Amino acid sequence: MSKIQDVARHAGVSPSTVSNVLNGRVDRMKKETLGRVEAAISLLNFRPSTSARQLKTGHTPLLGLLVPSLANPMYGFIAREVETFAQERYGYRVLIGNTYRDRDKEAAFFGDLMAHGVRGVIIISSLVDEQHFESAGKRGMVIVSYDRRATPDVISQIDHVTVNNFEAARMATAHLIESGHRRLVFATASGMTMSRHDKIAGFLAAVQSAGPSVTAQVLDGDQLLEYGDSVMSESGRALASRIAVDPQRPTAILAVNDLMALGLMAGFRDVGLNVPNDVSIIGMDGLFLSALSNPALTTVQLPVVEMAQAMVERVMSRLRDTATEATEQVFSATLIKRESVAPLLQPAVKNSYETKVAPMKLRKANAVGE
Amino acid sequence: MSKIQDVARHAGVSPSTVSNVLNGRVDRMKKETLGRVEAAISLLNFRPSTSARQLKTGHTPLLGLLVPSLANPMYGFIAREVETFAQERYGYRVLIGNTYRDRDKEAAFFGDLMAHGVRGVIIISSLVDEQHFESAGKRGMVIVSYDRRATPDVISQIDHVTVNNFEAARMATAHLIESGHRRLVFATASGMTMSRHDKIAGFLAAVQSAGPSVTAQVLDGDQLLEYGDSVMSESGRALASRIAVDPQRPTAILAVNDLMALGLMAGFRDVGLNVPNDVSIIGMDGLFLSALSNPALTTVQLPVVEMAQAMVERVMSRLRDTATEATEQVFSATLIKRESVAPLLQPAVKNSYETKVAPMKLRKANAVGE
DNA sequence: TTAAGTTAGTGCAACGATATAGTAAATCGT
DNA sequence: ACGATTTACTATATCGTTGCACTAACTTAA
Repeated sequence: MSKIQDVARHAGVSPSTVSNVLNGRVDRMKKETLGRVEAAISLLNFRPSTSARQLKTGHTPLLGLLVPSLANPMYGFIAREVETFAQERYGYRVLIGNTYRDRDKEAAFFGDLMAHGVRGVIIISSLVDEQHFESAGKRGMVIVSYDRRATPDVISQIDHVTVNNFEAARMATAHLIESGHRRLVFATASGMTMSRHDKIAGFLAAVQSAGPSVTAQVLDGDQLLEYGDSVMSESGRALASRIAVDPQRPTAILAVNDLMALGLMAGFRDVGLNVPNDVSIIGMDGLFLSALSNPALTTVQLPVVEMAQAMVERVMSRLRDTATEATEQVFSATLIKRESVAPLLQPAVKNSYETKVAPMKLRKANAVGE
Repeated sequence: MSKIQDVARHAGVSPSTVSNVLNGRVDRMKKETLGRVEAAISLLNFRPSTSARQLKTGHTPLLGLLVPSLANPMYGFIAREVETFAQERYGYRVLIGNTYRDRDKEAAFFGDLMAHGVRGVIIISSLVDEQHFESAGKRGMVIVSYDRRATPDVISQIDHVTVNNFEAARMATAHLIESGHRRLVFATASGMTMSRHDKIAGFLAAVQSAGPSVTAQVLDGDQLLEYGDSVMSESGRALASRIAVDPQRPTAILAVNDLMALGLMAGFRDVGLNVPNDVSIIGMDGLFLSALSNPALTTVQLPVVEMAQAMVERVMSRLRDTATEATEQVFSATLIKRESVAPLLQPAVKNSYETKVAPMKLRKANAVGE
């Protein structure tokens, strides 16, 4: 690796001048000198060492990205958008860490980021308590959090980019109720997070406003902390078999996310229940996979690309101007109607889950939103 | 951020002694001194700056990970395993980059890695030509490549961790032939990669050894370069509608990967063809999603976790001992039989694709390998 | 003519760690 | 009791940049 000294020698200038070129202070020299320096740089294929630079300036073109698990396609997708945008727009690279929703892992990742001199972090945590982040914020980290609202009455260092989960769930639930469903379930994995809390609130609000004829229940799947999120779907699958044996089982389910919904669908299929004829399901997220399932999943689409870019822009702008205040940016979601919701024509068919081979409807997949 | 000086002052020793503690040279001091230093370190919450360290030593506890796209759940999964293992086993963090299978993006990522002082990289590239990697290898980078064989007759700097793609495809194809299928297709996205080449060879070898009664075809989907891999499934979906209108259409398809297979299934459903009754499909990869599809996808499972760990171990060991030679480590895959393959009982049903609603079989999902 | 200002650079002390060479004190062998 | 060895440290130069302070040469103004 060639260094600034080598370039300086080649161009017949001092290292300071090369440094000036590297840092855009080109008005301090003749055009001709600039030309010689630039030629030497490309001749030697010189790239300044980021560690030396950082040691001097305290900055490094790196962003931290904390996700529960990259094996969850939703987070993989967000991670791709964040990395691509940070790179193309700002020339920043991304240091990534899977936290498995574990506070200690989150804290350890933060410690490493500090040691690496990373000062901007995007976190997808969803743990209710974000005190360990706030304290990092006070130490000079710029933090943007995905899919969490700011805790009310707490002056936060942290920016929030989130989706209106309440409204998203309310909208989906309303669609279920409009389709004639009266016994509803909100299916979630265990472990309360802020976004789940909001989704449940939206779900219950829709139920409430429909009057007493609609009954609702919130059901938790298995604990997921150990394996991260690729097993979210397993949790849904298991939950489906629990739901299926309930004589008063729901006719429609809103799943906390698409993976859970996909798991529920597989689980109902395992026990011979047909989606959507025996039970309707709506997911949340709008994973590209939801368009592929059979039946194609009706879901609430999040504007993931826009949110990812908003997060990067927010980090970068606060990195440039530390003084600005923390903000909260709320995006809204869109209901995509596909095939996993059917209107309830009759009062719930009792014991229909005993039908081993249920009739299946084949429809053209709805191409909206793909 | 406190520095080594602060710790030294608190402990009443010189920075050198603190450095000795940090680097495990604890035999050079009294237990009591060590205790004081350690106390000061934890009191001040001291973490040595990696950039200062790196500047001096030339090393940084960072691994590069180059993937075509994190939006592809397969690469997300691998990335999670790589990151988790590198972190837990070696305390290394991961710098990630999406390359969209673009040579320039790959090269740019490498350049940045060099500038950041990263000396170990895991690449998932699959581009046929890896000259740009070889040259980086000569400049001191330690490179491990996923799912590529070493180019024969070329002395390589690069380690390879790969799966026996030939055998995997051969095995899957043999299963199709044993199930009575005679008109086969290998479905792939356009753009030739080495692993695809091997899979096709394995596919054709199985066809060959079955004698002249079996006919085979290799079909390319759309170009994917632009969007990365989440659209792989879209390519499959489009390919399905092309295949469906062929009067001599295949009764069984081996897809280059699970995403393609999932797309094909959705595509056939769009045009009213039933999987597996009208057409059988096998995927390759063994994504957890393949167990969720309807029908559950028969697929060839790769030992992803083992491969991810092998890659990390390989990088780390060559980072420690640069002298060792490049190796090739070949893993083998396992066929997981689920529901997307049906035996062909009669000579292919002519025009069966005109049946708009085909009967569908519901079976308990096979739980093997999940 | 000369003080002041501008242009086009350069010199050098940091940034925070590391590791080699060095040293002072304690212990040892004979 | 003496040099030799061991123990327990420390002093210092260095890694590759940066950016302020500095200067030398040239231009301008009165």
